[in-house]
Parts: sequence; structure tokens; C-alpha cells
Amino acid sequence: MRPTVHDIAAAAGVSLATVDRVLNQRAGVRTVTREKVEQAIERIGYVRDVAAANLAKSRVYPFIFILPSGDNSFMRGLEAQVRAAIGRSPVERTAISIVTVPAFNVEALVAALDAARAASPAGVAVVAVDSPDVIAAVDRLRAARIPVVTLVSDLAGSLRDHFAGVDNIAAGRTAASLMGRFLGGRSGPVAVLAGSMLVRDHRDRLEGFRAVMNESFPAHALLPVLEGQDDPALAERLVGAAFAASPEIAGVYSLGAGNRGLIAALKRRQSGQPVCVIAHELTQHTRAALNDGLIDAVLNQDGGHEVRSAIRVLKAKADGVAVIGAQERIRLDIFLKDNLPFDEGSETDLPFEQAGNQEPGQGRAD
Amino acid sequence: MRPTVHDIAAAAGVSLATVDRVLNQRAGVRTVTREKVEQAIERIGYVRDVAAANLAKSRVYPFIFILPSGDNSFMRGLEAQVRAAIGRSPVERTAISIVTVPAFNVEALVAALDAARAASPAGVAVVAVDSPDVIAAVDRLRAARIPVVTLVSDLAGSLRDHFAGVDNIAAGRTAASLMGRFLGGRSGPVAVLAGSMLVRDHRDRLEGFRAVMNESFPAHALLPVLEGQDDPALAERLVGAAFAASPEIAGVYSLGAGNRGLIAALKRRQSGQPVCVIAHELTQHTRAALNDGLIDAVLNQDGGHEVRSAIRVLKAKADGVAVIGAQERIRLDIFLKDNLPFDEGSETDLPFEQAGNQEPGQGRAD
DNA sequence: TAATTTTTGATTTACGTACATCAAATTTTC
DNA sequence: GAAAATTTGATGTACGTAAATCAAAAATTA
Repeated sequence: MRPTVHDIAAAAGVSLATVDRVLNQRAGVRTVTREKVEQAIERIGYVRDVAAANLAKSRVYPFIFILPSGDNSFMRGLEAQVRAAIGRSPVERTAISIVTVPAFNVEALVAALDAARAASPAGVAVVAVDSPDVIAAVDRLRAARIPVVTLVSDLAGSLRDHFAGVDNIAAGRTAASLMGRFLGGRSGPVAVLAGSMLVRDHRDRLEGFRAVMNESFPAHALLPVLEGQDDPALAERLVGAAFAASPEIAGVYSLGAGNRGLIAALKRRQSGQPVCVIAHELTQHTRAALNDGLIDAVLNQDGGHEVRSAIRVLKAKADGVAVIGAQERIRLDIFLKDNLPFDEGSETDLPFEQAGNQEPGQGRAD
Repeated sequence: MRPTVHDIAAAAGVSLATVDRVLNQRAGVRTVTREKVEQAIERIGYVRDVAAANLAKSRVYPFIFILPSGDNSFMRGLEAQVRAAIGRSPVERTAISIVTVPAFNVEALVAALDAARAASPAGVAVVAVDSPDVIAAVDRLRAARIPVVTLVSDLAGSLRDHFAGVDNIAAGRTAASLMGRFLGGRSGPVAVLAGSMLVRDHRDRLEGFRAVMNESFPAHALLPVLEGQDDPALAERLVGAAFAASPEIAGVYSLGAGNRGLIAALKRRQSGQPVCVIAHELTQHTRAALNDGLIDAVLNQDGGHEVRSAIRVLKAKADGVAVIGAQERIRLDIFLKDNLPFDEGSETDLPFEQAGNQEPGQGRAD
């Protein structure tokens, strides 16, 4: 049988009350006694029964999720996943609130992080914009002993506890490797469509992509990066202009969002050789384009996994216990039209379709 | 606040004892009363606090894992993952025992399943061999109200509760799609190395591979399937013979284990055009070959995920509660040398290296 | 040494559920 | 309508931990 607090008391030769004082770091225990108890815990291999402890404490974990607002399929899917987690709150003892801030907006994000700190939750998950001010705001949360997990896009140099997202450098490298092999003998330059260089995930993907293209496929020149602000309309204009300027384009790597615009531009393209297209994030639009042969491969991160992983890690950090590392590694999914998962419908789709059009630059769209 | 049993009692106008009788389906409740209570449960939206219930019951979940024995890196890695789960048993309230049976052996597997049934555990996970006798044995377990999860290889037509493994038809299709694209303009037939057509996973992969090769890349003929029994030595002989007989081979799809033998044959191959190789399961051997450029892509299933998922599902089935479907879908990982995960060392490696050589056909090796 | 402070022990209640016991109320059977 | 059987209620204990109270013991200070 697993040892209990009573066994600690017996082993240490102290009372239950003293064991409790040590376990829950309450005052009024002499150092010698505390050490006696800690040694007993070590000796008999006691591990606190978290379920029983949570029951006794009527513990709930108040978490805050900070996500970009705007018309971005992936981000709205992520929000839907957080809402699904909210639906499981009674069972999981969480109390999750969602805060949305304009995409790529440092000041708004800092304000949201500081507001979160004022609410003193049990943990914060945030889709980070890479900036010194954001790093400072995250570090203020950590200084207030509030666990922080970055979601989707990391914040290198900050004191965040964990990153729940894919290895974006590897993602970029993989995209390049697939691009180079899929192009085979064909020649021609490759265009890159990004959202913004303000977010770490996009920068990392570009870095990985550039590295492998230069190393392994130097015959294909890289055209200057198109920054589409994750806005479909802008993306469509930029890609269309690139096709017009360089009809010999052999491939396109879309490492951000706004794929609706990219797909529109591909459909409008009349002439020229076939283009190899690799994009990120499986949405209704990229899925359809993959099936139609407009897109050759989609690299995907599972937002549901990321959200559930973030919650597990935040809980563990709040309780001060270890996590199963391998379980929390977010995988990069590679989808060809041959291994598309069955469409789960509402699960990854938008929770609500927004009809009206969005101002450009306000969202990480699609 | 979340409703409790007391709230049910109040809402239904009955005593706590009666609510308990209904909740735990004990006898001695009139149908009218039972319905009154069930309606109250529905009305106030009660969900049992599983943590508290488990605490009260001092619940442990005795599970039995039935795995193939023999010198097969993937299977030994799987076993290591089960052992890791055993290490978490005190926390997860499980009591897991491992049973190994010779690979591809129907009688031994049936005996193990029947022995498991006699032990009346809370659930059984099994790497299935596809056979009517095995189906019958699994159905006997289900008839005894014991939840069954198939692991890695499914058992279509049985009453198993769940399959914790990848979609192997999609895996085969993906392999073909990658193979066809990687080959580009090159011509020549493609060889297929399987383990045994007795297991569903191998048959499914072959089916998917054949379908896409015939549909999309009919220029590449498929050579007769080599059945290597997942044995490295046999695989090496078969592949070597195939190279000798057909020097113009353009690609090899290894859909089973025994990749050590395949790699040896590839290294020995002197002449001929370069061969595009796609294999299954990331082990120390396939990882090294991928890095060396001997293998072009590895399709992988994460044994750790499969084991943890199997345990979660078995628990849920034992408790009669729902699972998060998306969380339990096992993903097909596609690894190129560019997105190899950091080597976790002991985590996916063999728990112990076996030096001695194994009789052929006794294991699903490598 | 006495007075004071600090530390420790003993005990109780609570969390939400399971399970057992015994008495009381209700229904069924003859 | 009485006896028997069944159903329901009331109550207590348990699971492992948290948290509180108050008394007793030990240590510290004057």
C-alpha cells in the first residue's frame, strides 16, 4: 500500500499535525523537527495523493488564456478548444477565462498580461508576440509566482515555465526538405509568404526553411519574403504580384496564416508551370485546397493538444509536481491528401462563422 | 458550485441512501423511485466526482497488457513504455501486469487472452494477431464485461472497445504518395518488405500503399511482397536477393520491422541507381539510417502515446465515462532527417540490450 | 526558577462518494 | 386485514488530505 501522512508521522515519530505543518509549509516547526519529517518522507517514499488533497482543499485552478483576436481560422479554432476545456471545467477543477487582444500588438498584450497578474490566477497561457516588453511582462508574472506557458509562439529569453507548441525551426526545415524533393528536377525560384516577423513562430519557420533550401537545394533561389500580416486580402495581392513579376516561380511556402488569399491567387493563376505549395495549419480552406491538389502538403499543429497540454502543465506547475515530458511534446503533423484525418466538423472549425470583413492587419487570419 | 449527491437527494425528494442505490445500481429501489432520481440527476446536471469516488473506493485498476515477445525494437520500446506506466501506478491507481507471447502465434495469444479473463482485471490491452480464434477470445473477454483495447494492430470484426494505434491504411497511402513524389522522374519498380500478412497493421499498410501506387504512380511496378517475419537476418537475405534479381529497383517500402536487415542490405548494395527508402518505426537503427541518407523517410507511431492512451481509455471504459475522442487519436508521425526529434535516450530505446541472436520467426524484430 | 514564548500533540470537521447497518415505512401477498 | 416482503430513510464509518482549535510540552528569556 502506498504510504500516507499517518505513515510519515509514525516513521518520523511526530504527530499528524506536525507532518501537516511540514507538508504545507506552515510556520511553527523547529528546523530539526522539519528535517526529521522530511527524511521520513524521503525514506518511506511518500507522494501526496493529489486527488485527495484537491478534494480536501476544494481546489480549483483559475487559469487565464490570452489569445489574439481577429479573423484567423487557426486562432479561432484554438479558442474553440479552450472553450471545450471550459466545458470540462467541473471535472477538471479549472476555471478558465479567455482574454483576446489584437494580433501583433505589443502594448495590448502587455496590458493583458499585467491585468492577468492583478487577477492572481493559478496560471497564464499566452500566444506571445516576441518583444522585450512582453518578455518583461511575462517575467513580472513569474516574479509573482504565477506559472506561465507560452502557446503556439514561444518567447525565448523569458522566464516562462513551458512552451506548448511545435519546434518551428524543424517545421521550416521540413517544409524545405519536402519542397526540394517534391520539385525534383524542376527549376525556378521559391516564394515565401509569412504573416509578420514580429512573432517568433514565423521567424523560426523562415530560418529553418532558408537553412535547408540554401544547404540542400541551392538551385532554387528564395524570393524576398512577402509579409501578409495573416490577412487574406493582403496575401492575395502580394502573391498575385509575385506571380506576375516572376512567372517562373516553382514553389510557394506559406508559413503563416491568410491561406485563403494564397489559395485565391493560386486559382487565378492561369499560365506558368505547376507550383509546389506547402502551407501551415489544417483549416477548412487548406484542407479543401489539399484535396483539390492546389496545395501539396500542409504542416499542422494540433490546437487541441496544445490547449490540453498547456492546462496539464499549468496544473503541474501550480502543484509543484513533475510532468511527463514526452507527453507534452507537441508534434508537427505532416498532411498529404492521403493521410487527412476524418473531418471532426465542429471540433476544429470556427465556433461561429463571422461574415463581415475584417480590417487588414487586425488579425492573423486563416 | 458543482452539484453533489446531496443535491440529487434534495431535488428528487428522496434520501441519500436511495440516491446511492440508484447511482451504484444496487437492488431494492422501485422503478418509479429510480426514475425520479434519474430525472433529478439529469435536471441538475450531476456528474460523479470520479476522484472522490475512487478515493472512497480505494479504487485500483488492474490492467493486463499482452505484447509480442522477441527481439523487436519497437515492441521492446512499447514494453518500456508500459513499464514506465507501471512506475506511475501509485499515482494513477493502476496495477499493470505485462504478459508476452511469441509473435504471430495465434494459439499462444488466445491462451494469454483466456488466462487474462480468468484473472478478471479491469481491462486488457493487446497487440492483436488477426484471426477468428483471437476475435473469439477477445469477444469472450467482452462477454465477461472486461474492457479490451487493441494496441498497434487492430482486430476488425471483434467487439474490442477501442483501437489505440494509427490508421494503417492511411499510413500506407502516405508512404506511396511520398515514394511517388520523391522518385520524381526516375523509373524502376518498387519493392515491399513486410513482416507477416497475419497481422492487420501490415496488411492495412500494404493495401493503402498498393492503392495509391496503382492510382497515382502506375509507372512504378510493385514487386511481389517480401515477408521477412520481422526478422533482420531473413529481411537482409530477401532484400539482397531482390536487389540481385532486379538491379533497376527504384524504391523500397518497409512496412514492418526487421529494418536492421534492410539497412544492412542497403549498405551492401554496390551498384545501381539510388534507391528511395521509406520505412516504419523510429528506432535507433532507422534514426541512424535516416541521418545517413540511407532511408528517406520514416513513418512512426509513438508507442508512449499509444500506451498512455490505452490506459486512459481502459480507465474510462471501466468507469463507464466518455473519453475525449480527439485526444485518443494516435497520430502518424512523418520523420525526415530535418524534423527528427531530440533523442530522448532511454525513453524510446531498449530497456536492456539483448546480445544473443534470436531464432528467425520468433519475434517482430527491429 | 518563574514567566513567557515557541513548538508539538490530540482532536475535530470537512471535501464528495461508497458502503454497511438497522429501523421505519410502504407495498405486496394470502 | 394481518403477515410477509420489499422499499426507503437515517446514520455512521471510511478513503487521504487540509485546516482549524486548544491543550500540553518544550524551549527560550528574564
